[in-house]
Amino acid sequence: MAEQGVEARRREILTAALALADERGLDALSMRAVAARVGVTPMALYPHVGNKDALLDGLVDLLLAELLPAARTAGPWHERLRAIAHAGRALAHRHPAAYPLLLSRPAVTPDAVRLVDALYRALLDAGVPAAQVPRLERLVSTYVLGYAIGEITGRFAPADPRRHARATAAGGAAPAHQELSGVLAQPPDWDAEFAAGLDDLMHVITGHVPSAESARRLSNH
Amino acid sequence: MAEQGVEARRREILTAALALADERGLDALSMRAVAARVGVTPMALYPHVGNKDALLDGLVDLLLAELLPAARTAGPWHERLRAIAHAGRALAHRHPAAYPLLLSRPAVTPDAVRLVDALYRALLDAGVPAAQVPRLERLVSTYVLGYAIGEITGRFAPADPRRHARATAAGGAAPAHQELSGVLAQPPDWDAEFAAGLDDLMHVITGHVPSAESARRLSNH
DNA sequence: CTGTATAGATCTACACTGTAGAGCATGGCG
DNA sequence: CGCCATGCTCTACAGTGTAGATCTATACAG
Repeated sequence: MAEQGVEARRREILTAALALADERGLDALSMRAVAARVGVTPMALYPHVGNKDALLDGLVDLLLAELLPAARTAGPWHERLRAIAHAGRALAHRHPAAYPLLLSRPAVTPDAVRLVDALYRALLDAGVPAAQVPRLERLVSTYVLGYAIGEITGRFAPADPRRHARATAAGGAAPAHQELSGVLAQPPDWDAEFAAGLDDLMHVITGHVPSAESARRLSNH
Repeated sequence: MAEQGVEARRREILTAALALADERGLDALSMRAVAARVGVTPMALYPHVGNKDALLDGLVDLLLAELLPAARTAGPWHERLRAIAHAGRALAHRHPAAYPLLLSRPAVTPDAVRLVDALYRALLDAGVPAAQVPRLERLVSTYVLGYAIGEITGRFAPADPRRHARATAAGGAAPAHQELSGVLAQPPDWDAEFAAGLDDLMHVITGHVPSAESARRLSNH
């Protein structure tokens, strides 16, 4: 059908845009630059992607599509949940420029629904009462997105390496920093920290399971 | 001193910019618009704020400054931590357009350090081992920022009210949504959800306190 | 083969952006 | 009085998103 051709061109444009964002950053993502990469005039993009805002929404979709395989993994609920979470963070490292769009642009596409559905399923399988499932899904996805964005934007590790030095040098103004100077001196292991936070959230989840069995099931396994 | 005059003008400009963002959104925050609001030519802003990027960093500072009072509250550690968290979310509702800048622009200003220091202090007072304090601070601040941004950008509540209807209509594609149709039908209470997530994180925190006493202390109180 | 409809790309143009560079006015200080 | 720094203005330029009109090549009807 003709629809397929149209959709294929749209995808070409979107993947070109994503590649451009990966290489030169979001600021360099102009309609002209995308068009040049596709080998076409800027105005030629419009029938396919609508306008720039819609193009950014399209990028969100493309990113979500990369997460779908992780959403389809089999295994016990906690493995599935962990797989999705780690895939979410890995995606941020692969596309650091475009990733923050996930937090700023709400997505209601089929792929987005499928992803949330996989998380709902995992929580349901864990034994979480239905009333708590949407809330805990939001808690987990907020953690994954927020943590990954914190990493890639440098919120967790300000550029200046002397930052904690300056903070403790501030003296009385930052007493807790001074008290923690020992642990603040060594650079964090972001992989381990992400996993630890995820573990914490897993315990939150099992804590909301009525039967105490499942909590034991997780810690034994 | 003369420095004060310069700083005062800078603050005038930044508060004008923040007001403009509040009223017309981040997209409308152009140097020309800010200048017009201050009653001056665009180029007159540059000696004071550097350039647009620095102006946005200045907005981040202004936002953080609004959180400082909450960081100075007295009381037991969990009240202090809750005060900061709720202030962080309230800030998002007051400045929805500018708020996401907090997540995308790392801040190392004195005010930012003071805020983190207050969180460190609360965690230390809770009895959390020093090695876990920075990580748990990042967990909590990520939650607050991520949740608040999720709210204001509409990530949690996509505009289309028929969204869950469409999701369940998708049938086999979203089985978990279908299973949850009951709870998905009623609109969430965001205030309660934020508090519940915060409670969950408090339990995570007390769970990392070596002595089991403090866990009991929290739940009794 | 001719004529025509259609989808896609193009060209031009406009209002707007951030900001470099030069010039102008006003105040205090010697 | 001259000097000079400070704060502002004016002009200009390259780059942005995109509306509107135009061109072109392909596909199909007669």
